[in-house]
Amino acid sequence: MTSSATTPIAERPEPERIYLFVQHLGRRLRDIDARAGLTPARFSTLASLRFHGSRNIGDLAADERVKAPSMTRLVRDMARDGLLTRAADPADGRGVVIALTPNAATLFDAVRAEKIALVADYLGHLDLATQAAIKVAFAALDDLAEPPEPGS
Amino acid sequence: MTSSATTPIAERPEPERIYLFVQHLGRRLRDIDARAGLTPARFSTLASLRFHGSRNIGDLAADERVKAPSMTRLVRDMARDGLLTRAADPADGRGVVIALTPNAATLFDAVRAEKIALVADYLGHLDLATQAAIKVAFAALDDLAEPPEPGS
DNA sequence: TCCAATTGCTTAGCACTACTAACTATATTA
DNA sequence: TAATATAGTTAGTAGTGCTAAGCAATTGGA
Repeated sequence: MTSSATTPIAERPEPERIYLFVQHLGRRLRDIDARAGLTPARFSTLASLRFHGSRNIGDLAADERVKAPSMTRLVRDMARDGLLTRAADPADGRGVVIALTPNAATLFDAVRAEKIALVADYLGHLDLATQAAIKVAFAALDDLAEPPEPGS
Repeated sequence: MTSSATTPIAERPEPERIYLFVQHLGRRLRDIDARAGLTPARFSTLASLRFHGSRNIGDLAADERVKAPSMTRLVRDMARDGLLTRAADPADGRGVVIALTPNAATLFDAVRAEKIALVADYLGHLDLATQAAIKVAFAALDDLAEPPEPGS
């Protein structure tokens, strides 16, 4: 058994604190999705469409790091639930163009705002020196979270 | 469409940068689980056992924020795959005591070390002032990631 | 002491999301 | 135009979450 069994987070080495922070805050953010009735896959797909515009199945699947069949089904179910529309691609008879519905765009914006607010409210309670440190820290850490952001 | 459609992460407001950081690094950490043949649920369950010792189904389920039936099945399948053992609870005829196998403990430690190394390698390349800022930042941010850590 | 309620767990069945393999249909190109 | 590549779908499997329903062991009040 490692020393972590009882060591408070605050006393653990920095890399572990960061990795635990990511796990824990990630869970809280997913809870926000869930309360809005969105699964992580659906929220992420909405984000991709919201920020990158209408796309076809293949592009969405690549964005979401998922295979085409998974995206076909996800899109089919989200279309059934009124979150997006499917249309034939006028430029390629094999293709499909996926687009957000207005309702989905509104829902996505609200959920995204709630996530940002969770973090913003917390930051607002910190003293200015700490806020400055956070700004410096994340300017450096963005690179660590590299994946060419599929969206959201 | 918001301005985020094309805004680089570095220019977005701090709360959003943090939330995106969590999403992106979270994905990279889950990829490490996957390469080791561990699903997120399995890794997290191994972590709970590794740090908190042997437990019964109910405790594990509570730790993992999952219902008992889900944990029953997860434990059954992990036992089938040699990651843990089930034994009757001598103190309560209804109960079951779950324990890690040595192989699972070794596997878990390796995966956890790889995750920490991902972050540590990166931090090592930063200048000291930035490292100091990160230390201050995460001392404050730990509270934001509140959930009483089920493990890992 | 004994019966009712509670607790721990399991089984059964549904939903969702991921995968691979195999297929159709369209487009491209040699 | 025949061969190949691409876009998407369908079918089947696996993993993980849920609720509902039920069994067996434990606990606790009359």
